[in-house]
Amino acid sequence: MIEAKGRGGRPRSEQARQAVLYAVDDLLLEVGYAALTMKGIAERAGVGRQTVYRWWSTKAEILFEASMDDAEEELAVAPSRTPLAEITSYLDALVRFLTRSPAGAGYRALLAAAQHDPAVRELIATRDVLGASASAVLDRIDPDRPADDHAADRLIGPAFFWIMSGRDPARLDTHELARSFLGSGKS
Amino acid sequence: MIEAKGRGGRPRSEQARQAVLYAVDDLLLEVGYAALTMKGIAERAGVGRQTVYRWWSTKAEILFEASMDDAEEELAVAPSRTPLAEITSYLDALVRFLTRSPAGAGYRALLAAAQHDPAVRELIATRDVLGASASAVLDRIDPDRPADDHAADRLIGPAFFWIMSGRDPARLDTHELARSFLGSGKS
Amino acid sequence: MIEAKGRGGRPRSEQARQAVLYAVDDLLLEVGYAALTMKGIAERAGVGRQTVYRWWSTKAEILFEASMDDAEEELAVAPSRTPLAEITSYLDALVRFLTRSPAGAGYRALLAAAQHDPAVRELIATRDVLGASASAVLDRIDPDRPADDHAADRLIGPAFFWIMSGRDPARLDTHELARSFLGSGKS
Amino acid sequence: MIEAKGRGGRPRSEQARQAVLYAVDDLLLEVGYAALTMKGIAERAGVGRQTVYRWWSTKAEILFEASMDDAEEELAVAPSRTPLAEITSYLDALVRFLTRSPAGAGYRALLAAAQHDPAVRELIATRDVLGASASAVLDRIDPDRPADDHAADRLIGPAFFWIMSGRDPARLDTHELARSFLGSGKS
DNA sequence: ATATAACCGAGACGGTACGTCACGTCTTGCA
DNA sequence: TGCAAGACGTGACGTACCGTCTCGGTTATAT
Repeated sequence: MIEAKGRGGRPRSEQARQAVLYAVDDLLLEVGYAALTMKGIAERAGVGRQTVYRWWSTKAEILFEASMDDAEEELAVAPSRTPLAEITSYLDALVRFLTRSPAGAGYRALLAAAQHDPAVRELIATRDVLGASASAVLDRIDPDRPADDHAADRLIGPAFFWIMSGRDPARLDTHELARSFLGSGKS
Repeated sequence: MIEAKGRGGRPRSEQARQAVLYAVDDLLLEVGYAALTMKGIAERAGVGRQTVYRWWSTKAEILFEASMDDAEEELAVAPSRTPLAEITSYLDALVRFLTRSPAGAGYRALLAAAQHDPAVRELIATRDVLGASASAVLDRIDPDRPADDHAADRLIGPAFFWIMSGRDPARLDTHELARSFLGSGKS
Repeated sequence: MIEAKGRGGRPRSEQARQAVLYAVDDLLLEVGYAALTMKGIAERAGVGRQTVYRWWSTKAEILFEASMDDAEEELAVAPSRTPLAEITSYLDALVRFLTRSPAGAGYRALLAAAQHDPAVRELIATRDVLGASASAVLDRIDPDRPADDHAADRLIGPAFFWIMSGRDPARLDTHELARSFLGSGKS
Repeated sequence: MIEAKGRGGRPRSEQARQAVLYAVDDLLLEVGYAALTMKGIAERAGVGRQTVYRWWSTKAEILFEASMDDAEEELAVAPSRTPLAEITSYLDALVRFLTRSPAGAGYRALLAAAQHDPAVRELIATRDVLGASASAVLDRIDPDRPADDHAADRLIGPAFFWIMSGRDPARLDTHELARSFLGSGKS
C-alpha cells in the first residue's frame, strides 16, 4: 500500500486536490510563474490556504504534479519510417512542447526555478521527462546503442538551448539539426 | 555625443552605480537570486532605494549589467593546437562558467527569469554571450564555415542542457561531446 | 445580535486591538501627532502593519477610538452649589482638557485633521464630546432651557477659540467668561 | 531700508516669489493642506526646490504669507446703523471667511497645523487676524470698551467652534448669537 | 451510537518586500 | 549669488503575499 492511511479522521478530498491542480494550470497561463502565488492558487481553487500547504510545500511542487504527466504524453511521438523523419518529428514535438504547451511552460518555469532553488533542482531530478522521451526515440532507432554517450543530450541540447535563449522557434531548422545529429558520433 | 545630458541637474553618481553593481555581485553569491531583493541591494550598497529604481527596473537588469562583462571574459579560451583540444577546452570553460562562476550564476538566473518575463527575454537577447563565445572558437577553427547551420547551438546545447537539468557537471564527458561535435555535420 | 460575524475565519484579536490603542496613546505624548505614523504605531504595538490597516484607515481613526472615552470622562464635572461656580469649574475642566490631557491632545489633533479631511470630519461629527459635556452642565442648571439657542456653543466657544489660537491658557479668565455667559441671553 | 542687501550677487527674484505664493493658493484649493507639498509647490510654480527652501522653511510659512493679507481684507465689514446689525454682519463675514474663502481655508489649515506644531503656533501668534477684525468692529460700537474682557473671544468663539466642529454653517443662527452677545457682559 | 481525529473553508495574525512619494540636501551649468 | 534642474540618502506610505494560527464544521473510522 502506497497510501499510508492514518488511524482515523476525514480522508483527503480528491476534489480539493484536483481543484488546486487545475487552478495552477490556469494561473500559470494567465499570470505567469512569477506572479503565481500560494494565496492566489488557493483562492482560485476555492480551497483553504492551509489545505494547499498541507499537501504541497511550494508552488513548484504543485506545478510539478500538475504538469509532468501531460509533459510525458506530449513528448511521445509516433514511429516514422526513417530515422531522419523520426528524429525530425521528435525535435518538432520538443519545440512545440517547450514553446506552445501549457505543460511545457510549467516545465520551463520549474527548470528556471531550479537554477536558484536546490529543492526544485532535486524535485525535477526525480523525473527526467525530456531525457526519457529522447531515449525512447533513440532506443527505437538503435536498440543496441551504447549508454552514457550523451546521445540524448546531443539530440535535445541544441533545440533546448535555442528555445531557452529566447530566440524565435520558427527560425530553428529542426531538419538540419536532425541531419547533423545522425551524422555525428559515427566513425 | 552619446551622452544626451539634460540641461541642468546633478549628474548621476558613478560611485552609487558601482556600489550597486558590487552589492548585487556579492549578494548573489551570499543569498542567491531568489533572496536577492531591491531593498537588500540598496541597503548593502549604502544607497537610497529610489536611486536603484531610478536606473534599473528589476534585479535582473542590475545583474545583467553586473555580470555580462565578466561572462564574456570567462568564456574566451586560448587557442589550442588541434580542433579537438580547442573544442574540448571551450566546453570545459563553458561548464566552469555555468557551474562555478559568479557571472555564470548571474547568467543562469537571468535565463531563468527570461522564461516568464518578456522584458528579461528581450534584455538577454540583446547580447548573446554564449553564442558569441562559441562562434569565436568555431571561426578560429574554420574561418569559412557557413552561417546559420546551428553549429554554435550544437556545440553549446548538450552541455547547456546537462547543466540546466541540474545534473552533476563532473559526470559530463566534454571530450566525448567534442568528438561527436567534430564528427557531425560533415556530409 | 449586534456582532454580525462572518461564517468562518480566525476571530479578531482583542489583544492586538488593545496594543494598538495603547501604542497610539503613548506615541502621541512621546512624539506628537505629526510624527505619529502607522508604521510606528504597528511597531510599538508589536503588531503587523496590515493588522492596523485592517481595522483602521488612518491614525485619526485610531486616535478617535483611543481618546474619546477618556475625553468624555475628563469633561464631566461634579455639581457645584451655584451656577457661576458650576460654569467656572466646567470651563476650567475644558481648558485643562484641551491643554493638558492626552485625550485632549488627541481631540485637538482630530479637529485639526478634520479641517482638511472630510472623513475625519464625519468621524468626529458622530460624537460631539465637547457639546455633550457642556449640555450636561447646562441641563443641570436649567432643566427647562430651550434647545437650539447655541448655549453650548456660547459656553465653549470663547475658551475654545482662545486655546486653539495658541494663546497662553493661564491668561484666560474663566471666571469672567462664566459671568458673561450667565449675563447673556436673558432679557 | 528694511531690505538688507547682500554684498553682491543676483538679487532675489520677485517673480519666483509671486509664483510660489500663487501656486500655494491654487494647490490648497485643488488638493487640500495635507496633500500640499514643498515639491508640489515648487513644480507648480516652475521654480527650483532649493529656491523655495531658501526663503521659506515650511509650507505653513508660505501659506501664511499667501493668505493673511487676503484674510484681513475679507474680515473687514462696512459700518451698519445699529450695533445688532453690525455684529450680525460681522458674524456673517466671519462664517463666510471660514467656510467659503480660500484665505479662510488657509487660516483653518494653519490653525490645524498649529495644534501639533509649535513653530506654526508661534507663526500665527504673530498676527491675530480674527481677533483684530473683531476688535475693530467692537471699537467702532463702543470706543471706550475695556480691554481684556474677552469680548472679541466671546464674539468670535461660538461661531468659530461651530465651524471648526464641522457642523453645517447654514444651521448657525448668527442673529441669535449677535443678540446674545449684546445682552451679555452688561452689569 | 458515539467518540476521536484528520480533514475542510475562511480569515486574522506577525512579518517583510514591494514600488512610490516627499523629505531636505547636494551638485551641476547658466544668468 | 540666485536660479532651474535633478540626483542623492532617508524613511513612511499602503498593498501583497508569506507561512502560521485559530475558528466552526464535516466526514470518516474505531470503539
